[in-house]
Amino acid sequence: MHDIFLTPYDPQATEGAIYKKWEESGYFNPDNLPPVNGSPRTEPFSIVLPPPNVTGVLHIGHAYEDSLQDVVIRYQRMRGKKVLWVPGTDSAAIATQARVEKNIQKEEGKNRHDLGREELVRRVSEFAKNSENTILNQIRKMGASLDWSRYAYTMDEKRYRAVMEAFIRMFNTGLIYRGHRIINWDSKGQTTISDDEVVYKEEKSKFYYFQYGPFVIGTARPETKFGDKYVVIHPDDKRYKEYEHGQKIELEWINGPITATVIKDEASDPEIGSGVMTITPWHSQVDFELAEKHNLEKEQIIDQYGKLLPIAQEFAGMKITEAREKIVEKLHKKGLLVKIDENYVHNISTSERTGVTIEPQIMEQWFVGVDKPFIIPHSEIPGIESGSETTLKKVMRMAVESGAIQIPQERFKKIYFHWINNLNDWNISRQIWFGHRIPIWYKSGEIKAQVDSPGAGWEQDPDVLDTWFSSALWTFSTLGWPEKTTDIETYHPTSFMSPAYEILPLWVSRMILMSGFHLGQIPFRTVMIHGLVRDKQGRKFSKSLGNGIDPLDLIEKYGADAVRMGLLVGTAIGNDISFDEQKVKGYKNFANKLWNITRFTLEATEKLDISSFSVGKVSEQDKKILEKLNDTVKDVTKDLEGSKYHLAAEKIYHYIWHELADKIIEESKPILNGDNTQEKLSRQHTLYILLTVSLKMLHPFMPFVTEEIWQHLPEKETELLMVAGWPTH
RNA sequence: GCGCGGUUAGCUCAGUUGGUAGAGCAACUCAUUUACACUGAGAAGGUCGGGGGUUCAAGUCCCUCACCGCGCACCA
Repeated sequence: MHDIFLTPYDPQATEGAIYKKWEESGYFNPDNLPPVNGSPRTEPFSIVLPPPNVTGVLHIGHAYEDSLQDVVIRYQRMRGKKVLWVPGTDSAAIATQARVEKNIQKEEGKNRHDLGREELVRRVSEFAKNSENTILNQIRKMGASLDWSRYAYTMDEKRYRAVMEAFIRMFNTGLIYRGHRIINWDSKGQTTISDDEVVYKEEKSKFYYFQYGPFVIGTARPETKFGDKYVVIHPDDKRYKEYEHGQKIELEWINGPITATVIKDEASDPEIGSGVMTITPWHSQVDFELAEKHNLEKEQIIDQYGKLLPIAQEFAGMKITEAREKIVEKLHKKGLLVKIDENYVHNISTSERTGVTIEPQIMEQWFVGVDKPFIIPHSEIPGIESGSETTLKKVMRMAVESGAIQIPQERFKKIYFHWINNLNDWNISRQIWFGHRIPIWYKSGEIKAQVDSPGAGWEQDPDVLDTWFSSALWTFSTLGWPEKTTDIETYHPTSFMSPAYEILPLWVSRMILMSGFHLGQIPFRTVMIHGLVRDKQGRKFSKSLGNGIDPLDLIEKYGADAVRMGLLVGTAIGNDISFDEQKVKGYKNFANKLWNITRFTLEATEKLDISSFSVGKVSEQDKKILEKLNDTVKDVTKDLEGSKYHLAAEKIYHYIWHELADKIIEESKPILNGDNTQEKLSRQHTLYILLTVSLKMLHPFMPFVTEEIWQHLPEKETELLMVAGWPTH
């Protein structure tokens, strides 16, 4: 027995070296995996890592997600599959650019226009490149068995090609179009954001009632009312039946007399306020749709910096927040203020990234049309025939409805369908500089879609693509698309994806959209949606709350194996996880327990020729012990096949500690010290089997300590435990 | 307003098709140099949120109410 077992297990001294050993073996790359029982691995199994932000650091949510995937990956590898787990990072365009801009502002007092587009992009790219290694090394620390030779970055050359190709194909099919539509404007980030990046916050504010000709109208936003010249009334509202649709009414308004037009539409709810509303099509989604329907004029009131335009006359140039009270005051003086409700509670939309209030604006932007019919040339998705007419929405729906994509948790399927039913066209253009620039060129009214400039005089569209556009291609762009690679053939659709539920609309559904359109395939077969890691009070971990737990500190203190177990045991997938450091500590002790089980076993079998033992010599009680082991293996395997990782982990833990250590080893002491040589021999061999099988079962969950022990075993089937065969039963 | 989850031991959570309630941590009693003190043995602790129903049998299925959390919509 090696002396190493005489002192307690030390994760710090072990984990780095073990990871290096794994990496050097080349087995993270499926092309190098050894055959199983003489025959090459044929059945592929693949996952692409949800790419973390390139400038980010590992947080407890990643730690959980990475552990979960690594368990699946290691299990499948031991089952003899051709296993690929592709690593990568995301440029997270808006977030990254915002961060660099802030730094530059702080250190050099310059803004992005001072630097110019080219220089800013260079600086942001440099920043991203420099911080890339941080997150990658942190992922290594978790023990994640990723094939680093296939590392991808959403902004690298290959992914750039994929993004360009995807855009141009969709443009040529007519699914990507440019149009004046109402969008969500982030005045701080100076860019649009998609509907899914809008966060609603409840706010109490004042609600004003104004006299508007013969009507009383209510609003929380008086500053948008300059251009309101339509009054909308429900057609069945008896109070206003003398007014005709289209009727003109002269009335006194903020800056003097105006002519208002009566519009009759069901959109006006007679129950709310006075039952009459005016509309501001330029700055409200609902009003915009109403204006489109009745073909009404639209006027911009607020500019892109959140200031009032000349239409506001004396208020022009003012910030909307300061203009509000002044406008109310003016209306009050004119005797048009009816009353103010101080306790109006409503939801305001804010930007997920910058936190500022979103101002709806009409702008010319690029969109992906989700309801637009197109002919799909090739489709493997059940219910959608190759060459048939379909829509992206239908592709997204059928991929899940048909069962081609499995979402084991029913409730998330419901959320998915609900989201699809409410889906509008996807705004994909962003007014920032860092990202994939839209491959569209203009020259005096002409427009061309191609990567390189068509020649002199052509101007490229200044916008870049939504970062989720490139993320949506992730399952196949990482495998080499648009080239026809063997990786795509072998590993796509991927086998498994385990995202957090909050990312279902943002990412999961869009991968289904893109994979469906470009490949006619689903992007993955199983989506196991997981919950969020929360602290003991049920709060999300965040910097601002100061409750953040750095997984690296935990690894330092307890070892990566313990962190993995602490996150996985007792946490049903899909529910939020309440994280408890005590738990992690318990699994550190467990690693040491296993360490000492090994010590005991190796001491007891030191002079034994393990390979020479035959099955016939096993004692009756040892047969029972082995039977129980087999039952456990069977049970654990069933749980793993059924994605019940938390149950599998707990059962292995329980077996090793409370069966193997507490019962079997205790009972073995008199046998090993006794003089029945046959019984002793049988027990020695049994103990060795129990140890090796336990190591195998535990390996996907606690890869480091199990591999380290494996390295010191005198007799083993493979050099590395990570490629040993999963125990049979 | 529509919808989704949760409510099980002091705490954090499991509980796969209905079949005598489980784990970890904490607390309690005992053991004390043992493969391991990063330890062992033992005991204690729950009318499974309330109420109703189906069933021989319900934590589990159905209805209903309450509280907590979340999503979507509305937001004049």
